[in-house]
Amino acid sequence: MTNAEIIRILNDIADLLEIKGENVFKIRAYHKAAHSIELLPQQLDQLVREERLREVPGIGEAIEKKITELVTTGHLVYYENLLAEFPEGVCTLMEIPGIGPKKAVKLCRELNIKTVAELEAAIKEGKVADLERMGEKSARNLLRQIESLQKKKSNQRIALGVAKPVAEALIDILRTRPGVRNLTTAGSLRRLRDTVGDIDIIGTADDPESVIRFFTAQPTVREITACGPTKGSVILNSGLKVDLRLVDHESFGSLLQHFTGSQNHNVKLRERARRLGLSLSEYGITDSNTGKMEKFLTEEAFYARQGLQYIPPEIREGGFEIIRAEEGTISRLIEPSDIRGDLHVHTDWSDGKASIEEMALAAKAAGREYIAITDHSHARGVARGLDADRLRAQIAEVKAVNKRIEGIRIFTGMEVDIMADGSLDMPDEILNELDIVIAAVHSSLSQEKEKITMRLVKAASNPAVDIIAHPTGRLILEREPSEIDMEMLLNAAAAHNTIVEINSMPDRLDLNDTNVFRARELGVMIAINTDAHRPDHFDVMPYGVGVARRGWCEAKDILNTKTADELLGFLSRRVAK
DNA sequence: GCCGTTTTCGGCCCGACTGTTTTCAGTCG
Repeated sequence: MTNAEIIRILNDIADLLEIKGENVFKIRAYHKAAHSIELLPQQLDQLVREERLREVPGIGEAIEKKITELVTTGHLVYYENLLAEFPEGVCTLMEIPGIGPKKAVKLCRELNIKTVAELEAAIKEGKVADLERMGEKSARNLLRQIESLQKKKSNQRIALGVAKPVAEALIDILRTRPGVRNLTTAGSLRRLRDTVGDIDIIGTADDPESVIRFFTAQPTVREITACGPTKGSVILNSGLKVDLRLVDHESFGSLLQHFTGSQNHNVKLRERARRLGLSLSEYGITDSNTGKMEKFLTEEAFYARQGLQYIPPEIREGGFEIIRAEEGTISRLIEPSDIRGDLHVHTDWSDGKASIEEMALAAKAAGREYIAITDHSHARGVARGLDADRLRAQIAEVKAVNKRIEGIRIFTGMEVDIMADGSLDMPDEILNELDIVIAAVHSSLSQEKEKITMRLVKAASNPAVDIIAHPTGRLILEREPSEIDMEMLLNAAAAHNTIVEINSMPDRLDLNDTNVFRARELGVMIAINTDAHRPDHFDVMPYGVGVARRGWCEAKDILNTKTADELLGFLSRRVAK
């Protein structure tokens, strides 16, 4: 049983308990436990075997027993009994925005509705509007939600790389209003999660209400879902959901903190503050004894008032960041400006769109001190992959370009295919002529777990290979990651001093944050590469750096923060060992 | 159901907006 399945069951249990009208704190305990597991780099079955479940925050005696039962028997009697208590469709109804546990159970009990289709019919017959504390407007809203749910999964997340430019364009428009300041993104967008549920924009204004009205009146707005004096929520024509929240200028620090989240980070922060006699909100910090509120212009001051070190947004996920901030032991995380080189670059020798020289000059303009040219190997037929002869010709060309241009150093390299049996698509002796060798899987991505894991482990154990690129092969929201035993791959990488890649392309971001965290724990060196196929692709580097920051990486954990000479020294020592 | 440098019992984050109500429940983040 996977972590994801157990997370789903724990959240289901929470929903069912909520429908049942159980103690809200019991419900939250299940959600909390599920969230803790989301942050967990290890598999639960391993923790069960080692009897270490109780070390996970939020897992106590009862939930430990339930997880153990799930892992060892594959099912959970408590959960099955709970499910049997309610008509099947209740949980489905709760997936409709605007329907929580109370309405779901009301619809079920009073109108015998079990499916979305039955709900739709009941609304059209006017039965729903007649229910207590419901009305025409509520019923119409539900119908709209159902329609948009059927058109497209409206609760679907969107890729960070899609959301970011949209948010920035909106901010530019809002900035033209008089009396508006401090506009910025917040939420998961600011925390640089690989996908975001919606776009959060916050700021301060002399007259927030007029700016909110201006925002909701934009021509790109399809639908207004909420509009009050400090907050507006809309759905754009493109289907993206956007929230705008504005307060007065003096409260900006606490507002930014509040809306950056995460939800779980804020809950933990507020629980701690409460123990100190403080109450936190987006408006400031209130002393519980005096009732006096203090406002904060910056997040730094907001955290400092609670005796905490500043916590970078990327690690505010409600894990142990608050404890570490208490101790003052959060190190300086890597920043985009620490990156010196890029070790994964394609050219028109394979499926890239520009020449070696054009790519090198673009990299230089982007501030890189060196790049490695790593075109595909022969097996990537569609990508015009290089055979041994063309690779040798390319090596000569790289050397020629190196002489011709100044201010950037070009390394020879290749992104060699890992074949279905784990062998490489190029003899080792030819690969050994290169400065840097990346190995990657591009075919048979859906092999079963053991097979694809062994394939990658074999490649990572090959002394000819320096870097394993985009290890899981996922394409965000398009292709699921391969079923790799990441723990095993990372252990192999650690044993052979092989480097793992964070691929910065916003549709890959592979490794992801939790895997990066685990790699760093195991002492595996990490490279952040763009996988550039065009000159403008060098701009995606900050996305990869964001993933590294979410994995708590410092500059020293990242290979390409080294100078070119340090890099070569590191690689030669790596092979010698 | 979890948890503790106030506590092993008695707490558990905080506020906005909507739609239905004449003071608030429900939902959301």
